[in-house]
Amino acid sequence: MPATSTPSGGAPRVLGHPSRDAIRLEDVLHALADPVRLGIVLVLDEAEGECSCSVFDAPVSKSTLTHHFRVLREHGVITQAYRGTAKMNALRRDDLEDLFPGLLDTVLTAARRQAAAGLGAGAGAAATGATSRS
Amino acid sequence: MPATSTPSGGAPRVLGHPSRDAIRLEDVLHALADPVRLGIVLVLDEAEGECSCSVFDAPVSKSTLTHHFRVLREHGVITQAYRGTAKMNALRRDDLEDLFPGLLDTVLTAARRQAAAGLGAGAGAAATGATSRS
DNA sequence: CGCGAAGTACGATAGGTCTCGTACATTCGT
DNA sequence: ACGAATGTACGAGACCTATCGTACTTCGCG
Repeated sequence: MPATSTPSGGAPRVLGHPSRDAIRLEDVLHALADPVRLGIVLVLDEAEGECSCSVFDAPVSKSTLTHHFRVLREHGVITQAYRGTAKMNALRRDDLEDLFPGLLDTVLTAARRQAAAGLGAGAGAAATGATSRS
Repeated sequence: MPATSTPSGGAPRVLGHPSRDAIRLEDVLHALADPVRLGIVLVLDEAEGECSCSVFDAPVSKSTLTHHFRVLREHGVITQAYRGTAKMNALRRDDLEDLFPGLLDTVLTAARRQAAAGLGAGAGAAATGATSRS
């Protein structure tokens, strides 16, 4: 895939990620405070690697999903890279762990625990997060 | 303090707090995602007990401060109780720890670390004091 | 009882976020 | 080259949030 030629007027194929130092705790918390995004991060965490944008169970449209991914990326929670028509996502575990030790893990654990507790009514599915909104 | 009597047209002297089961992770995260509130929680954590509403260095007006305290309370992060003209605030450490083990501690540690790393352009939440935790 | 202090309520305002649908761009396979 | 698949951009709309100022209530004190 030699880049035959950069399209003159195409959309930017380059994705901007914040540097490690630019990641703010408030932003990460904010990013994680949304049920949809929390679900995404949950899935990404279990995937432990790359993940396409469209394997999520979120009850939102594609546009909205794109929006959430962007928020996650711009707030330093995930990295994204193009791979053909798909876009691979991955958690920035190293950066996050270095900046806020244990944070991601703790939040994710709490999220799983809450999801499990909230499913007390018998449903057994659901590892994919995305709990319903308030 | 005897509850003299409910004034006919006065503000409710009773403060509603969510029950432990009603506390949602997303809400807590959201509450913590604001710099002002994070600063409040930081101070409250160091106070380890009660704390008046007006000992904060937040660069906001009193009304706004009240608003933030309410958000914190309604999202299950703190408890509030009247004591004369003052209102005492305290973290709901037990409930939070029971629901989301380690979360509060991790977030607070991360906040202190970030504050220490980015000193200079203070975002408002002063609260730079003893770094040692009990 | 009147005054000051602490905090709340309410209204207003500016800005953000979440959601969507539709139109468009880019890549892959045939 | 064409079509399908994946994802983006761009409005637009509804809702929520953060902020403020001012008026008000309640409490403690002299």
